[in-house]
Amino acid sequence: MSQTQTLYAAFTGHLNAALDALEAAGTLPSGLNRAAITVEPPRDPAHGDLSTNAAMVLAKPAGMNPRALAEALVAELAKLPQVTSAEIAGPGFINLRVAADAWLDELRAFAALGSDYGRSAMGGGSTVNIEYVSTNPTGPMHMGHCRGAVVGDALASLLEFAGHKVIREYYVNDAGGQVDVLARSVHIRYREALGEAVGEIPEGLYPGDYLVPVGEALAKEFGDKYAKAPESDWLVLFRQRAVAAMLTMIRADLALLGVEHDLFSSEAELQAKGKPAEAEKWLRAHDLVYDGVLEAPKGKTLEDWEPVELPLFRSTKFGDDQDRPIRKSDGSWTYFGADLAYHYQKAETADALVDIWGADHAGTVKRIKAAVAAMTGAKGKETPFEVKLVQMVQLLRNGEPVKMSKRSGNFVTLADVVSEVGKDVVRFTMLTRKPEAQMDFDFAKVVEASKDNPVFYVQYANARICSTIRKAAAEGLAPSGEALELLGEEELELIKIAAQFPRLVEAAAAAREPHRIAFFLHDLAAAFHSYWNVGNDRPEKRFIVAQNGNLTGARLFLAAQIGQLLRNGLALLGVEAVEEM
RNA sequence: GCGCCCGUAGCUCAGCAGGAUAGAGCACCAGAUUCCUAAUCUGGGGGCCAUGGGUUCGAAUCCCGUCGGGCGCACCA
Repeated sequence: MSQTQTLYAAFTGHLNAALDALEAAGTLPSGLNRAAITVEPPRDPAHGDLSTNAAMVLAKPAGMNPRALAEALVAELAKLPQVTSAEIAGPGFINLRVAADAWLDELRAFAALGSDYGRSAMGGGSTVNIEYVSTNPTGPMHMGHCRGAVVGDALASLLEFAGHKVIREYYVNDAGGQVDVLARSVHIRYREALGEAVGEIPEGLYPGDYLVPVGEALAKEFGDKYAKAPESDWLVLFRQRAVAAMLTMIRADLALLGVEHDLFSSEAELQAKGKPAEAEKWLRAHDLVYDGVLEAPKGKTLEDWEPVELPLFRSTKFGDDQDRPIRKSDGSWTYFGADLAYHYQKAETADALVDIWGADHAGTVKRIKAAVAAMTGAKGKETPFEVKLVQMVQLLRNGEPVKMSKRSGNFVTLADVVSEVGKDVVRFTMLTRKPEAQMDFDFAKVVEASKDNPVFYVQYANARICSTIRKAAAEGLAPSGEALELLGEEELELIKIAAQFPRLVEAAAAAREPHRIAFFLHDLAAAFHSYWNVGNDRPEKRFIVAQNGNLTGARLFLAAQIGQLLRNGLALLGVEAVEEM
C-alpha cells in the first residue's frame, strides 16, 4: 500500500496528536470522546482552508471554556510547518490556513493514487452483504424497481471503495403463490402456442405478452404432452421453466442499467434445505415462537376468517402490533418464516447485512430486524442489519399518474425508459436525491429534459479535460508535475474542492448514502467549468499557454487529475465517463 | 385508529451524525463565443426551512404536539 496520505486524513491525525499533547501536558483531561470532532472546510472560504469544532465539542466534557481550549489547541496546531495561520472564530471554531505546498502535495497525491484516490480502509475489510432488487420473478423490471436497483448498486460500489468486501445479492422469491400463478399463466401461453384459442387471459393471471415466448419454448420442447394434463403433472416443471425465463429477462434488464449481482439466492432452495425449519426450532427453544391463535382482523370483515392455531413469532415484543405467523395453516412457510431463515443464513457469510427495500415493505422491518437480532445475537454478537427503505417512485405521464400493475400488464418497463433516455440519465436521476424521499418520475418530462440532465454537466467536464489533453498532445505538450509551483490561487481552489473526495467517500459510505457522491461530482464539475471559462476573458489563464511550456504542463497535470477524480466518482455511480461529447 | 417516510426558492431537490450570512439545477431577467468543445460561464430577482412548543452557547438538522402528502397495517409477497 502506498504511503500517500490525503490531506484531510493527515490533518485529522495532526489534530489528534495535538489533543494528545494537551492531555500529556495536563491541559486537557484524558479519555474524552472525540467521535463528534470534525475537520472540514469552513462554509465560508474566507475563514480559511480547514476548520475544526474540536474546542467546542470538548469544552463541556473537559469543564473548560471553549475559547481557552481553542487557544491551547491553536498553539499546538500552529507548530505544524504546513499551517500558515491558525485562528479562533465565533464560538470556538479553529480555522487553519494551509500553505500552497500542502495543496500541491495533495495534487501529487491525486496523481500517485490515480483511480485509488478516495479509496478508504474504513471498512477494515469486513464483509457487507447488500441485498437489492429482489423483485418477484414474474415479469420484466418496471420503473418502480429501478430506484432500488440503482441505489443498491451504487451503494455496493461505494462500500467496496470504502474498504469493505461486498456481496451483491438478489433474493429470488420462487416459492410462493405468485410463482404458481406465473406457471398457470405460462400454461395458457403454452396451449396457445399449440394452436388452441385461449381468448382473454383470465382475471388474476399475468396477461403480459412477455410470457408468449416462454409458452412457445415449452410447446416446442414438450409438444402437447401437458396440454390436457392435470395441473399436478406440470405445475412444478412449468414453474421452474417460467422462473428461469423471468430471471433471464430480469438479468437482461439489469444489465441495461449496468447492475450486476454476485449471487442469486433461491427461496425454494432455502426451503428444500430445511433452513426455515431449523430457524423455527431455534426460535421455539428460545420462546420466540409459540403456537397461538390470531385475533380476527380489525377494520375489515373477511368471510372466510376463522380462528386457527399457528406458529407465531413474538413480534409484539419488538414493537409490532401483532405476533406474526411463520407458517400457514397448510404447513407451508409464510414469506416471513422463510425470510428470517434466509437472513440468518446470510448473516453466517457476512459481518453486516444491508437490505434495500421498497417503502411498501416498511411494515415488516421491525419484525425481521427483531428476528435477525435475536438469532444472530445468540451466537455472541449480533450481526448488524440495516434496512434501507427506498421510497416509491410516482410514475407520471404528462402529469397524469400511471397506475402500474404486473397483473394488469400495464406498466412502464425499465427497458423502455433506458432505451429512451439512456442508462446514465436514469442512474444519475435516481442518485441525485436521497432515497427516503418520494420522487416523481415523469416519463415525458425526463425524456424531454434528458438533454439538460445534470449527468451531462459532469460528463462534459471530463470530456473537456480529455479534449484539452488531446489538443495539447497534438501540439507536443503533455501534463507534467515538474513545475506545479507555477499554479496560482484559481488552480488551488480547484484542488481544495477535489481534496474533499476522500472524506466525502467515507461520510457517504458510513451513512449509506451514495447520492452524496453525485452532488460532489456536480460541485467539482462546476468548479472546473468555472475555472475553464476564466480563460475566455483572460487568455493567460487557459490550460494551454503556448509560450509557456512549464505552466501548460502544470495546468494539464491539474486537469488530468481532476479528470481522474471525476472518473473515480462516476465509476462509483456506475455512470460512463465519456471522453467526447 | 396504529406504524414508517417526507414537508427547504415558482418547480425538482441538496444541506455532509447541531455550527458561522440557508445552497444548486430548471424556469425568468441581463450579459459573455476573432478563444483549449457555449452540453459552458458571469450577474440579478426570488425563502417565517409546513406549524407550535422544548433541549443548549447555537436548531433546517435532535425531542414532543399539530397540520399536510405518501406507503403499509393478510396465513399475500
